[in-house]
Amino acid sequence: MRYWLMKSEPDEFSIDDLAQVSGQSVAWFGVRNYQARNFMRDQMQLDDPVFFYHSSCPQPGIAGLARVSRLAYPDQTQFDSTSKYFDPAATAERPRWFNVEVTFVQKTRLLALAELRADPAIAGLTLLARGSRLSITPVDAGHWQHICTHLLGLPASAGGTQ
DNA sequence: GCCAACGTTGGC
DNA sequence: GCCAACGTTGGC
Repeated sequence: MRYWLMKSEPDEFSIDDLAQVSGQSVAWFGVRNYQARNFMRDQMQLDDPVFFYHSSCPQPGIAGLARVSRLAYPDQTQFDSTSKYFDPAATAERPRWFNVEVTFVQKTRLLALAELRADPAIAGLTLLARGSRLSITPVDAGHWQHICTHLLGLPASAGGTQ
């Protein structure tokens, strides 16, 4: 089991949007960065826990928990010439972009980026690395536990194995 | 809106 | 393969 942090612009798709379709599996389409794609395609496993992070907004930070509900498959928007995610170089035989699906677990309080930066226990979190802009980053098990129990006040089992 | 940091493109 | 130019991300 691996742990992840996935960024979304709340204007596009927020934790409330995910909560509204609670129980449904939602495609994480539109990722157009190779490193982030590789995480989804090569490393994400069913039921991996995910921090849902709000970016490019007034209050950037962790807004909730999700989990991976379907393994990666070709991102359909790359084939759609009317989509802003259209990629003319992609073909059905050789798709370039992939997405997993995720499902809602729970909302949390808004754990602000500034709070994350202020906690030395998670100084190594990839999100906090200088110049980091990846929209999908791995989270160490220890960092996951620390954030859940100490910063969010959730039980130690939050998001993990039941 | 600014700008640092990083990724991608394409000429050579 | 190098690297300059350009594009994007995303916090502030």
